Amino acid sequence: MMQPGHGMAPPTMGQQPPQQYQQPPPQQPYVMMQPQQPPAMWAAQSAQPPQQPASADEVRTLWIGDLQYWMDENYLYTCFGNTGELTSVKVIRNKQTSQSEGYGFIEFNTRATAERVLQTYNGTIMPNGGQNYRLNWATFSAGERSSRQDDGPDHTIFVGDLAADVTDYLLQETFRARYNSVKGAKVVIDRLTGRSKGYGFVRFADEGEQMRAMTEMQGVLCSTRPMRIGPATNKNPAATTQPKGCQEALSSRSLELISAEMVTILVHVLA
DNA sequence: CATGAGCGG
Repeated sequence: MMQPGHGMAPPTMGQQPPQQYQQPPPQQPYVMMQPQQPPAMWAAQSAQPPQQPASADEVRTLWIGDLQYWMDENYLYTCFGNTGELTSVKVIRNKQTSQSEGYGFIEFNTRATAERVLQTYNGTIMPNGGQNYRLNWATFSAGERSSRQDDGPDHTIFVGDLAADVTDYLLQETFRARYNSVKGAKVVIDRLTGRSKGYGFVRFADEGEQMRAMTEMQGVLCSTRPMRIGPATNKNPAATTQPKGCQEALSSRSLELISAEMVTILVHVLA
């Protein structure tokens, strides 16, 4: 539902937002923005809904992330109200502190409008924010998050020392120029400031290209700075085979410190 | 220097 008036005063931290959104947006302040570049989404999974949920006939809600703390429902209404088909906006907040969790949902009259907004806004700059919109189809709370991975496992590298102006798109294209299996790139954004944290991730479909890039791209310029490449800690363990059963579990790293006594107990239990 | 935001009602 639309709930104006929940706007929080921005926290007292160095950077104040240039404006608060306590008033409904003016009549026609914003024009539909044309993308300056192809959508700078993480992954190519932006344009498609994850999967048609069994029950719903059409998904008309978008998930929006990378919100700064002061970006409330009124702000979202200001951003998307000009479509004339915005039916609800919501910012998810912490129940105790009421502080924004940095994401929300925007729902439209029709799926077509939602799709148009996704295609048109994604990767373009947010008003007053400085960072790009990060939009995707909303999923249902049941949340089978893992089935989102389209085609096989990801091979991801960490990229540090990024200049402040490096975007998802630039990072992606810097690698795509040399490696055609690049699936996407993501620059990590600081929620407090909306600015780059100076590091990010690049995903490859091909493991060989990932490994080549680890050495070949070391020190290569992206924007104005040489990149530092490192291995990415695996956030997606589903891509690799997981240990199953007792034998593998006992040899896995988490159980290496198991004591002799515990092994004895285990043996008794299993006997 | 540094290892991602992560789906409500």
